[in-house]
Amino acid sequence: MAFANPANDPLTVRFTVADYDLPATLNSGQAFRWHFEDGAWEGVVAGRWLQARSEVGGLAVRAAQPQRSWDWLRHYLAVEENLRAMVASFPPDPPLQAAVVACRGLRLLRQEPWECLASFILSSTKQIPQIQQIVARLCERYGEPVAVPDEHRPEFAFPSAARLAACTEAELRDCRMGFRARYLRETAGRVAAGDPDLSTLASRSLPEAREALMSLPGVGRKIADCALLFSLGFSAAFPVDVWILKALRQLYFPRRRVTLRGLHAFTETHFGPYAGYAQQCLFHWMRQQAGRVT
DNA sequence: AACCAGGACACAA
DNA sequence: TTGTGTCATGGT
Repeated sequence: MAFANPANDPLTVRFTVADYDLPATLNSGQAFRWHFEDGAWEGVVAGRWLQARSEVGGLAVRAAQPQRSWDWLRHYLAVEENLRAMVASFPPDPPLQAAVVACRGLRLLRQEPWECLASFILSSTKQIPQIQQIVARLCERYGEPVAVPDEHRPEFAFPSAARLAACTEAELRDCRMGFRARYLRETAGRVAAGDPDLSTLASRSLPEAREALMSLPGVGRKIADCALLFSLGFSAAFPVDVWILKALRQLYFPRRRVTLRGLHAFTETHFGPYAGYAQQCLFHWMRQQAGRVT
């Protein structure tokens, strides 16, 4: 439930929610526009500057302008996601249970499809801090300015597909994205033309939506699954990146040779309808084990 | 100085 | 179908 704070501040919303790990959620490689500053998390969602912090019993989020409804933010943050039900549906295998325990309060964000897809096109063979830098440059140069608090530095929305399609490849390369520039530009053109229409993909079947995404240049199985899971609500999508590849082989197939195709078949049957959440727990857990923040 | 990073793609065998 | 080289860039 959302309600105004005691001061009746129209810029702030509070969500009463148990088990919400804000740092793990905002900084676990799902979204790339959040950063910790002055004791809170700042980011831009759907063209709105936001500042979020954890409080006893929930979250407090401040915007730069009054909001007549906060439903969009509750949806983005997945405040009402039933973590218990998802965890309860998992197979009782030791590795997954260990990962789940270490990821209490981790959520799957519901991002805007275009921003999510474009960001993950930029993610290939890049470390998370570098992805954040590229996305930041892209927004500064080609995104629309958004309202910010007084004295705050300018912030920008994620650029539309049409705007990025209008960029030259050289302009995009100048954002330090290397060979990904051509992929981003061509995919932006397709999306801007409604081929495919990202706004209707969520209502299609998982295989259909995945196939549509994979028809885009620079979008293979992994990046398609990221967009399906982190923005389109396909909770069964299971992105297999290098970390998950290592984890699955080590935890479930020690000293056996398994192809990527074989691993996909395994994940589709083993983890159940919320496989994507299992994946995010394993990913976060592996990175915790590695003791890195990258 | 090699090696790797939330991969995709063309091309070989 | 499955394996290898290539593609930029920045960090260990």
